Amino acid sequence: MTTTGAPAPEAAPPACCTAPAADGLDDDRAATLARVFKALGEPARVRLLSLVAAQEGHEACVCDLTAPVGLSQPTVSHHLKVLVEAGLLTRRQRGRWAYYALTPGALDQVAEDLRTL
Amino acid sequence: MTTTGAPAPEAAPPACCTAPAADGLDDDRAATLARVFKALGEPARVRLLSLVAAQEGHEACVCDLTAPVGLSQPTVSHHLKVLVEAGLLTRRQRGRWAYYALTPGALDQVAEDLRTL
DNA sequence: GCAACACATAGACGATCATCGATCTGGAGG
DNA sequence: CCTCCAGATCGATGATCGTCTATGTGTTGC
Repeated sequence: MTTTGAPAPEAAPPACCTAPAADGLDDDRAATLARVFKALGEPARVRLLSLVAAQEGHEACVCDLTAPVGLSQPTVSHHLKVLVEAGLLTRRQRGRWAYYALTPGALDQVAEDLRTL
Repeated sequence: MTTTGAPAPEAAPPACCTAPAADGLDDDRAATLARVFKALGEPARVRLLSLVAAQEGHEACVCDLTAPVGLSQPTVSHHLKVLVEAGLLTRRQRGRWAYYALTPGALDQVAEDLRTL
């Protein structure tokens, strides 16, 4: 129970009824999860992930991703990079073409982390 | 397959190998999900949720939430509001004390949405 | 009714983010 | 080797966000 203003030297004000808090996640774990959710916190990136997920083998060529999200090519490239950095997609170059695939288990892991917060 | 530069009046360049894209999520759905993910995209809010989740009955008094995240009281209040607006927490006033609880099923629903992107 | 407490809101400020056009880099075809 | 294509990066710009202090609002105890 925290108090504000000048601290009372006498008895503390009445406490609320809640039992003492358990710890919850530590800072590192919270930061890790938040980083992934931040990557997902933008509609364009959610759409990109769902487009990749909808493809056969959960893999798509970049050229199939740009038009559906209606953004410029550099913007799509930027968003795809954010998703790779968050560990949600992997990137593979085949000749001229770049392919992005769901990182196996990544979304399931995040889902599990959420359910066991 | 999109081309850049001057459009070729002749045959289109060779296509990539990917099958035609399935639709993925529509814009509205992606925006809705992104809104919830954005609420989770900040370590302080993830910690707050986990602190609430760790409490008996998945409910906590605000006064038990401020100290562990190490932010000022108004900042914590702001973050709690964001989580309520995202539908992840509910708020109940009891006299002077405000209690926040996990919205039943909310985290499971988000987890399910993630797994079925 | 007043003072104290718990918490919400307002507004400012610095940091971060999404978007674009311009440009660069690497691969492929001729 | 040159040209074209696919996609990445850079830098600028406007928008959004996290944080704070100051302050407001509602509740409670005296």
